[in-house]
Amino acid sequence: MTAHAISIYEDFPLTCQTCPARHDGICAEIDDDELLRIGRIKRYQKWGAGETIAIEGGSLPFVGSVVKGSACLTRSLSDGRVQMVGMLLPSDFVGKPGYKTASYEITAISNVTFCTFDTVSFKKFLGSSSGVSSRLLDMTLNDLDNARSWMLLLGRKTAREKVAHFLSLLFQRVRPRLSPLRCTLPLTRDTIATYLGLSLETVSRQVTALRRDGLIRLENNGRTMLCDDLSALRLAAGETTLD
Amino acid sequence: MTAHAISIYEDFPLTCQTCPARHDGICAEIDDDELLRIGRIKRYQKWGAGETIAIEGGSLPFVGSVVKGSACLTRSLSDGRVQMVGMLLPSDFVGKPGYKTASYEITAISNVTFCTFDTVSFKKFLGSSSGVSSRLLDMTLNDLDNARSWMLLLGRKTAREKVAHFLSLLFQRVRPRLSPLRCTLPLTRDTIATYLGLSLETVSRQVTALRRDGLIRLENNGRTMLCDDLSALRLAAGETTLD
DNA sequence: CGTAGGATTGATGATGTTCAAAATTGGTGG
DNA sequence: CCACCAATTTTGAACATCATCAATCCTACG
Repeated sequence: MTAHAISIYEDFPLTCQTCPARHDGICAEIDDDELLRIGRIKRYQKWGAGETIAIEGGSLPFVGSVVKGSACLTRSLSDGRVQMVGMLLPSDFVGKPGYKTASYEITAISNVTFCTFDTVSFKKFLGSSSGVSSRLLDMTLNDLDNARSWMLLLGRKTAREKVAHFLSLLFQRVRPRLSPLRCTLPLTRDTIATYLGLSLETVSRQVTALRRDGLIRLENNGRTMLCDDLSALRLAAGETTLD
Repeated sequence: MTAHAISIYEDFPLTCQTCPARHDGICAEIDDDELLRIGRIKRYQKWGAGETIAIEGGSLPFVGSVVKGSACLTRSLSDGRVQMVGMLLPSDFVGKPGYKTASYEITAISNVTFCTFDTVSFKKFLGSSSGVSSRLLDMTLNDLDNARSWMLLLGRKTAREKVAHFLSLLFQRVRPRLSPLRCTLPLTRDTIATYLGLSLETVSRQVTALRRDGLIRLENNGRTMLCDDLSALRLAAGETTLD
């Protein structure tokens, strides 16, 4: 969101063999031979925190996976209202093979590295690799399920439930170490609000309310969250199924 | 939503050659040879209006496309709040190849016919048909884009904008004949409300307001809508891009 | 020590929900 | 043909929730 972002911030050795997404992303199901083939058409690209990677309806000449860092997807109305519609974490894929236009704005949250492919070459590659295409379909269907779960949150949950839901997702990503679960937010209140379809003040108030009710504790000026009882938090989020 | 639905309501001759979804759905990109192959594993299944096809987290042993009629996808909270998360129209696909569990409730809106495949056999078939799998990926990515557009609507649009958006989508599906555009709703106010994340009373009030403002006209006890100026309606919906 | 960015808190008002009642329509049977 | 019934829609009034505007607090950092 801030200006003065940088395009190249760091160099580190990165190959398909050392890729953090090797066993989670689109390459999860393929063997070393195929990895070699896809490796020949990849190209790493980096963006600095806050930089805009693509704008809604603008050019997006590549598809690719996040290797390191995170980014967010947003859609907006002409008067400035913004809704986050997705978050990209390591191994997540973005873009439409064969198309060169972005459906939403893509912004780097932190410094981020993508493993990218020319959108047309990648579509061609898909035709020759049932491993990658079946995995990509699977991942996309999961994204669709997640988007639809978020629709339930946006359309029907209360502010309190929304914030509790967001936090419980956060804690579930932390390795389930001994409690308390501890998590330092990479996002500001404003970004969380954009994600949850709320105002930043409402997010702040609900965080305070959850703290008052003993469901979470805060540290570090409200940027680090602690949770002693995740199931209680999930209950406050209106969650029923254990996914 | 009503009881007393029927499972078999009508028989009509249906083959891949006469299939209404032949050139829109997952078979759009394949030739007659491949059509023959996929035709061997298909099985038509029918449900009556209002019938439940699958429940959230329940068994869904098939994947498939709508051939005729329509169905809706919903997710709900334990206290009864419901959010529609998608609508299935002819040529739309549902289900996850290789998996047998539904992520949401699937309900027939009207009498509906699906062209179904055993979820495991279909996954196998995908591996042997790059035409179907590339088309299915494309369709799923479009579904994902649509779901994310709907997230913007649910999270940020006002009730008036939501209803105007819904109606303009409706009118855009009608063949752009001479105005006025005319459309008879297959949905009740209650269903529309479930779709838009509103109460049915608010939907009714906003429809009235749009009529009062001359953006639409009503017939047939509010179940048939007329529109003289689609672009005005789209403006009221907060739409900017022409998609 | 001062400043800037982010977070919190307070007061007020707009928007949409809820509960309740009345109006409209299509279908059914006398 | 008409009266009645059920389902749906519309309308009204009171209320709850969340957004907005504004001020203040906190912390990291120069």
